[in-house]
Amino acid sequence: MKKTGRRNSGRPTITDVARLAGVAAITVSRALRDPSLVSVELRRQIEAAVAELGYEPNVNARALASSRADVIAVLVPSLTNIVFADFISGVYKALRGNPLQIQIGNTHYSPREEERLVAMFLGQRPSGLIVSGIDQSKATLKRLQTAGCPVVQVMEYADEPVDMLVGFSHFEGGKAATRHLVEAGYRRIGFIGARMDPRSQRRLAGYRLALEEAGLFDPALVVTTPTPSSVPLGGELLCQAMAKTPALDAVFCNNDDLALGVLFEAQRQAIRVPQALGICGFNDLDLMGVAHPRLTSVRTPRFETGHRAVQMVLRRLQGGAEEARCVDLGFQLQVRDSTMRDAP
Amino acid sequence: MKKTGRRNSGRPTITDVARLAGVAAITVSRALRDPSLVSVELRRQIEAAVAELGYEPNVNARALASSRADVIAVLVPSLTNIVFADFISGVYKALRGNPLQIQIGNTHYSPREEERLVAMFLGQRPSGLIVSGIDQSKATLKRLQTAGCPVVQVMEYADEPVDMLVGFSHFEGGKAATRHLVEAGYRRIGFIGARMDPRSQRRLAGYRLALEEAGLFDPALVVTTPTPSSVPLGGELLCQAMAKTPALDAVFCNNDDLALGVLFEAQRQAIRVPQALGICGFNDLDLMGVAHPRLTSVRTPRFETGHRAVQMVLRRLQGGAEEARCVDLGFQLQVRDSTMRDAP
DNA sequence: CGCGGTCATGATAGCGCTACCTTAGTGCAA
DNA sequence: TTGCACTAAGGTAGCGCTATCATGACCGCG
Repeated sequence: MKKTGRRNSGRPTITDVARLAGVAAITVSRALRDPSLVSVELRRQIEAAVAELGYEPNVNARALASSRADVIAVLVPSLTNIVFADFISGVYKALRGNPLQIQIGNTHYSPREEERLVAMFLGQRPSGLIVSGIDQSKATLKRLQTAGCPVVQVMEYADEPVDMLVGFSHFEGGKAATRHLVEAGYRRIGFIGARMDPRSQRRLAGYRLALEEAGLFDPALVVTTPTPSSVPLGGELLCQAMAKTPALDAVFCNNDDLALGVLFEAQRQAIRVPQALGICGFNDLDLMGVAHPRLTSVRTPRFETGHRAVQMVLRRLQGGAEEARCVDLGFQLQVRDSTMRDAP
Repeated sequence: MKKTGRRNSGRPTITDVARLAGVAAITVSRALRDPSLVSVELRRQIEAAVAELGYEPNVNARALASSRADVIAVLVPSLTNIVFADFISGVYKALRGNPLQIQIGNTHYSPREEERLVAMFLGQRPSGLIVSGIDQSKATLKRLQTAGCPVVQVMEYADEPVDMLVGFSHFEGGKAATRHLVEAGYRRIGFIGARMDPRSQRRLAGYRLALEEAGLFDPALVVTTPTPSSVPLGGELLCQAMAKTPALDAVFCNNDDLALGVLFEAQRQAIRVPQALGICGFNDLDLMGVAHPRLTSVRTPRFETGHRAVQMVLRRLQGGAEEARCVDLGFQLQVRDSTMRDAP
């Protein structure tokens, strides 16, 4: 008996449910969002009507009317990079059982794309926003500051986040890995890096500092490329590094893909690992612990970061006690065969 | 001078732009969605007003009014599985420069979760829906049939899709890999599989048929687990398989992670690959071509599948000529060192 | 010079939901 | 009994945008 609305979508609306249950639309709305606001009797009638009609709320109408979408927007620079996939797993885990949805945006490592996505996502008035890194453009930062929702920067550590932050220090990670190589007795320690996004740059800076402290730094030891990282690329970069520095006796790889490629290439050239070449990766994917030889790496809290970031958003939404705005989850150097030069 | 709307969000609306540009709201709407409908002069005024106010359209209001969201929903069972990450890369690539957004849903390999997500996404009236696989629940299939938007099932091949389909045959892939192992001279060929989702099951079926044809099938050769796949797991499953069948002389691995784990474990046990143990993976990640020894695998069109699926949706939306509803992108057996038993 | 046809623009009325305010009913102290 | 606080439910008016129809200007043509 509705107004034959020429435009209506054919799908049952909250009004249809209300009519069937013999209540007002607003009561249905309340029953769906917070059942405690509605008497048990009506609640049951409404639930029955919802089931009978197969009613599904229109999220767009809901978001428009309440100017609040039940969505947490998550911006990552890449989805093929397992680091961010693991991070997103943590996000999903923390959100399980929660009616909030996840909206993933892929910036492809482009600040401009990031700016566009932040503008677009904030236009949807999400319940929370999680962005990767701390190197947003000025325009993006301005938008984040006036986001009107909790904002978490992740996968880095810094003292002055836009709002909240959870991650670890890539600089310290790079430094720790490199110091370990120095202590293991290596002297011509190369750096192999791909893509060289801001996080890679900070790992490189940590590497550099550690080598300078030991009086071992030499620019010729650093081989980088803007190309995205991959296992084959690790082998290629090792060849380049050895061409530049034949005496190379160890490499700190920007990530585990490269480290694995380095290992394969070393095996191909019959270079003995760890005796003639030490290899250290970054992230500590689970394959590092079972490679042959087992590969040293820096374990990073990817999953935990996603999990914690969501928890921080949720706590803020629930108006709970303010916890620390900056959380450093740290990292852990996993020393394995590939850098145990003096092992039996 | 607006009605002091106590509820308005504070953000500029299309009405604000219209007032500043001295036109009606509907004209702004037209200028934004299809500039050719508006005279050059007004268009310029409107663009100026948009820029001055920093106007950003409200996607919820737009979706509500037009009952059509500018979104393509993509459902995958996992994001950490590189196969689906590559697939999504293809989706992004095909959508570059297009105003359509991507909405990713993660089913975690659960038909129930898939059902929930399909219902939710369709409630947003997306412009298209891409779902992984062909093993949806009855309820999900019903919803897909009445989706009201183009639907593409991906990563499998079948004759009767809900709407459109693009992928390849996992059964044929498994068969081809196994036949190759037989032809290479292996006789006790094991199957190692993790997770055992429907696609894995079909690869296993292909393996079984190939071995039966050769008179070599033996249930004791098959080792599977519901556990998610990983590199370490590959090594563990190899150990299990060798315990069950000491004479094992080759393994077809359900995917490349397992194959890599098998290789590492073989190296650890000093089992010579490919002479004493042949290894064949599935998917052909780029590391397979550089491992030492190089690993044989079945190359699958992951990126291409994502790309093509989006193209199919777009073509349908543009009302273009109907192309094939089922597209088989095939696969390619990449024979490498790890199965070249009789190589010099 | 008036007629139908095209084109650019505008006015109006929703899309489906919820914020906000009002109304009716209940219990209880004065 | 009156008055007041409190709860459950409903009425109304938007949220910001677009579908649809209406309007008026302009055009060519018999």
